[in-house]
Amino acid sequence: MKNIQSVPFSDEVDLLSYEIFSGLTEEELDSLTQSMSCTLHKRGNILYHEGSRINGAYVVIKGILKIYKTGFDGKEQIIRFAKDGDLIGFRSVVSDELACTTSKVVNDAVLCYLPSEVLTSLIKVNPEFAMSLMKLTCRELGESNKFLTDIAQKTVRERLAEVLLLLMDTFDLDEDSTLQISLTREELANMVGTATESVIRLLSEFKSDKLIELNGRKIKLINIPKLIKIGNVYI
Amino acid sequence: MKNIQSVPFSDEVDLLSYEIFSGLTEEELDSLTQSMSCTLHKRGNILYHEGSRINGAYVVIKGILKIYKTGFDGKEQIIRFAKDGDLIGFRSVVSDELACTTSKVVNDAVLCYLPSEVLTSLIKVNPEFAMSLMKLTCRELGESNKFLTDIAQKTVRERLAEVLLLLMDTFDLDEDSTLQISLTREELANMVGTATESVIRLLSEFKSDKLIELNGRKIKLINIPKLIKIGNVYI
DNA sequence: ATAAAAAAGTGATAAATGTCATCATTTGAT
DNA sequence: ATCAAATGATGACATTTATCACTTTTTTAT
Repeated sequence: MKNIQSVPFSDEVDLLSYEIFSGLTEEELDSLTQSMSCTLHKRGNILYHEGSRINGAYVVIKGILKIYKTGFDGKEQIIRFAKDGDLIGFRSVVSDELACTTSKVVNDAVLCYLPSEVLTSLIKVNPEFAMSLMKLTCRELGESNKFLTDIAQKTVRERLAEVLLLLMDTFDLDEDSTLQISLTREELANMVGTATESVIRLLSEFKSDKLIELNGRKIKLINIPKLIKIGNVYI
Repeated sequence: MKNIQSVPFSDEVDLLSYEIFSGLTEEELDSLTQSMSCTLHKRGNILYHEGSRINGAYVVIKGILKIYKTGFDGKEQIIRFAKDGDLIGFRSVVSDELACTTSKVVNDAVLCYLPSEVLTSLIKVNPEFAMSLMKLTCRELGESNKFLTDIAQKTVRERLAEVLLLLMDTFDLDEDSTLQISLTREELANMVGTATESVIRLLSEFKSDKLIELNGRKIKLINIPKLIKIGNVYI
């Protein structure tokens, strides 16, 4: 199965348009562009597995990936999704540890690979770049702690409402108020941290309560204020 | 109530002995030492509240602090403990966000305050220092994601066993195999993410199963391999 | 040293959530 | 276009965990 392809004209990818690289000088950007290689990855492709050593990070140019951990009994816990502009695998590169998550393509994706040495040397010569990566990681840490608290304290119902709103923030709604990402019920369950059946039942409940409409994997949010209330989501 | 005191001879605190500062030059260390102020904080003292703006970070010289978030219903979720050599509040300083946790003194502590400007300017001039802080944050992120998965997937029983082992790793056991930190049942519950009563019942159960011995807040671990098995803790 | 407050412990019960079995429906590969 | 595999849906039931009400014990402040 050919599920990885080199992207033609990969040097046409303009890193400057991504916020994370805005601190780099023109020469630094050039050298980074030279050393990176961009590839197209099909749905289902795994970039790296939890526990494996990775020698570089990826920038997402296009598509969606899910980043998850696998529990001791084999169940996935989705940590986050990555979309265009996001950096993947960066944590392991910096901490010099094995990957602590698995990254899997959910929507066909174009990814540019950035070798560790190049990244770390940029961090060492460009403090502004270092600072912006540090900010990124610190924000992510804040979110992770927030979600940790929610999983520990909120009910499944609250968490499901919250996850729907989170998906709205990350992937936006289309003109029809429908979430621009389609996940299986199992994937939703693996975000919420619950059983698939529980998600199915709660989605039906939200539907009969006129909070959402369901059409296969498409979810339309029709009463967002109520979802916010149910999820106890505060800004 | 006088629960904060300036520490005499605060310039005798030798930052060099802390790993995080090992990347600094002698001059940088000197200037950092000049600008810092060390104080003694009594049990119960709060360094900063979730949501407040902080203008610097603290290094823990001595003592123990708990770092926690407060859920929407007022229940605490302990994110981590900080002990000597740890940095507190650093995440908010770097990400330039309001504090996302509250820090409270659990065991009387000596803390040195490092103003934001000094820290950020050091990050900008010393890439090695920047890199070591980034490593720190990335490791913390890895741990947070790990714990997130555990809370989402493990039972309360498994998590309690895991937390006891975590406390062992962080604070060590004394000659008598007793945990060198004493927490209330409620605090344990706020780590595990459960109700206080559940922790009380499970501790009694662990005790009758001869895994631990209890003496007030002192917990002695007498069958660690079994605790590892119960907690499904793999290295 | 003593009283008040906080924490620990216990039982009864309710509520939330997971599990299992089964069948319908959709998806994806050939 | 067809068929196997994956996903979705639903009911019955078991299990886990939270909640409440109360008593005992320990800690803390004066």
